[in-house]
Amino acid sequence: MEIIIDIEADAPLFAQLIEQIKNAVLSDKISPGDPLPSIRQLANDLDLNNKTVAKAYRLLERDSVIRTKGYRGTFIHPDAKANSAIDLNDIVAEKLNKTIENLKSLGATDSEIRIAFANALNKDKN
Amino acid sequence: MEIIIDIEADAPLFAQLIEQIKNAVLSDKISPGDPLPSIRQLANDLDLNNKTVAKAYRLLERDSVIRTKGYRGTFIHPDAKANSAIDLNDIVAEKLNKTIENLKSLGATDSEIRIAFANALNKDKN
DNA sequence: TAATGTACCCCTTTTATTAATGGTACATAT
DNA sequence: ATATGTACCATTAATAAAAGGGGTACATTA
Repeated sequence: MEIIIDIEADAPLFAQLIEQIKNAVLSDKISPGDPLPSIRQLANDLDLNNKTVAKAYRLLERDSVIRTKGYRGTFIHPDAKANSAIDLNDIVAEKLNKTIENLKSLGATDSEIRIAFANALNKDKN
Repeated sequence: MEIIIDIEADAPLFAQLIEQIKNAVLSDKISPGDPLPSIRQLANDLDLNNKTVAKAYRLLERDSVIRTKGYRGTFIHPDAKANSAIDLNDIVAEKLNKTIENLKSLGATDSEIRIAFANALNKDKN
């Protein structure tokens, strides 16, 4: 599996990493059960910060594309192929589009929607 | 009708203005058909910028609390009392809360939700 | 001529968030 | 000892938006 990170690309580094690992799963370059490099190892190979790789791994784990087993390392999830085809961000975008369209039809301005959104997202953060 | 603007308050100036005019309507200090000061006049009295007052009037007009009649001035809307009790922002907040709760239950992070939201709101702005 | 609401233009300050980085530390188990 | 994922503390630069201000101009009509 080759991973190429383009520092000049528009997409954030962690997002490039996620995309490439998902693509590797989808094209059978890596299969369920295969081990992945450790966070520190991959960060070193790609000349990235540990945190950047850790963030990608954390999101891949959330989406059940990989499984982390503590000190034993990180492995491809049994359902990785199916889960790699699902992009949670697409679902989020679709639901937000519908809600926003609805609010605009009520006459709400962009500014009002933005402010209400910020409040809603931060409401349980005191 | 007395309007008191507190420059030190948390709420934006235009929002204070909107709130006080709505309250004046709800407490019958002003009634449907009554004339309001012109934008320039009120801005001068309260020592606010024309734009700040114009913004408040624009939103009050959208919510049918006032009616502007061009060069003839601005008046309280016939349905002002009922419409002053409705706060579009409450409706917006409620709908956004539900959508966000839904997205969080799917595992989406705050950051992902914010980014998708920004894209959704700006999508027809090219 | 004067006043009305309205619509543009550009500008400043403040605030918030993202993305990425750096450092330190922890329990775990080989 | 060493390596694993992870969790904190923090900072930086880039980007975006809100709020407000300043100016200029328009059609309308008393």
